[in-house]
Amino acid sequence: MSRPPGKAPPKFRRYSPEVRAQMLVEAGLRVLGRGGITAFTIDNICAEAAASRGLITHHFGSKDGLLAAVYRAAYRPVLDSLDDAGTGAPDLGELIERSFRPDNFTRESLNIWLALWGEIAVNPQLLTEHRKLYAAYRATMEGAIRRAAQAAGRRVEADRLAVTVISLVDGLWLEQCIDPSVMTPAEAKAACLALITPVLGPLGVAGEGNGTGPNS
Amino acid sequence: MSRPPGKAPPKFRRYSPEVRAQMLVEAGLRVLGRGGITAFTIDNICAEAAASRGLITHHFGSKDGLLAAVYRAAYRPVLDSLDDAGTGAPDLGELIERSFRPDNFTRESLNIWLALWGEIAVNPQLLTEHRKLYAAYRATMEGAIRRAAQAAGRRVEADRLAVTVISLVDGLWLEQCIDPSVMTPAEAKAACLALITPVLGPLGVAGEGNGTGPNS
DNA sequence: ATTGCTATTGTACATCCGTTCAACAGGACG
DNA sequence: CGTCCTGTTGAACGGATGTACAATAGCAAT
Repeated sequence: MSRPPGKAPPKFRRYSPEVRAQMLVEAGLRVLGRGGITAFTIDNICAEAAASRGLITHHFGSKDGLLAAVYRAAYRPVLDSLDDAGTGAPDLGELIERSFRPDNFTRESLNIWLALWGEIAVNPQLLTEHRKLYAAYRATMEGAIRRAAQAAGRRVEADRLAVTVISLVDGLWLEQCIDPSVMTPAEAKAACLALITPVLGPLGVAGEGNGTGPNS
Repeated sequence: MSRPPGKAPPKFRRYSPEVRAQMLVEAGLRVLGRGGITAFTIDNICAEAAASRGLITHHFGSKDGLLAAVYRAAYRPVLDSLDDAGTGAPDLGELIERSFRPDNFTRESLNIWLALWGEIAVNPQLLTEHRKLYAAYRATMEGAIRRAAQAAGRRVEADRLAVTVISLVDGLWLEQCIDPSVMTPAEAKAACLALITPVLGPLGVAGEGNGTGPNS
């Protein structure tokens, strides 16, 4: 018996646990990006992943288990951007360049991080994960700042300055994601550099003369 | 019949609509601060306000109506801090001083703002409100920066710098609220000033070294 | 006191939530 | 062809959620 032409519903698809887990994590990420933590429900996620309702419990134990996995998945790209595979630690200009890539400046990523930060307050395990990422971010930034200061022949408190620069980058990201009409990612980067260069001297950033005019 | 001594439940309390509305808004604020948007439910809010389940619908039409009111209530203190009653516009040092007051640096206020920012994505009306506040904030900051630059005899792009300084302040606030172990509010203020002074010159900020002012 | 107005209450209801679980389907191996 | 094994399904359940609504209780005016 041939299948009716209009409908071809493959009701049963079998994947390896790793593949299926990743499918669910990515679906969770999309759902979170679209509607925030309120939309992060079993029904929404499973519909997004084209899976049945029982699968999240089966693969992650509970919805919170999936959320923890989503958390780690959201962190990975950030961690990956912190070190170049093989070529060593990125310098400050490169670090800032990456931070202001337009793909990060989306409403989706804002929704994801608002939800995850909100969960930190409830789930202490996530706070631990957050600290791991933050420590890595801070150490990388501190090293980059130290090298930049040395190259410019300046003395700075690299450890404190690292925290400040991270806050500045995140703050610019936050404001721009909440209301994109405030500025473009390129303007945000220029604004960031405008505050850093008086302290560290000019950085060799590609496309630096974007908003500030050709010469002084 | 005299009331039993152990229990005195006044089941029926009557308030004017304005008073009751404010009670519900404040209860909503507390609930939001305690558990984020997930805890913002009819049952939680009414229990917190010691009111019955029907009251939110009666006074605000729906739960979203209450959330909009909560939104406005959360904005008011920020707006109030932007101008001194009678004495004119605050200067830059005063503005920064207020931004880093420890009462703002709490998990509760973080939860509130994470929830509200998340709602902006869904409710366009809230985006309009947000822009009103941001415009006021930005204008005040721009004026303060322009006066500070003039006093220091420096030339700056006050409009762009205002956006940057706001982002820096908010970024420091965000990082510190997510994980208070990163720094204290006083350190956050110092870090903020460390990035601003190279551009604008030293600001006459009261309590720059954590002195609360002379005795009297 | 009586009446009218309205803030308030608590139940009812339809929907949605997360989790459990028995049954099922597709390979792998003999 | 038969038999495990395991990923998958979808119904079922108890509980929570937002709203509607009829009944109730205080308060002011008469």
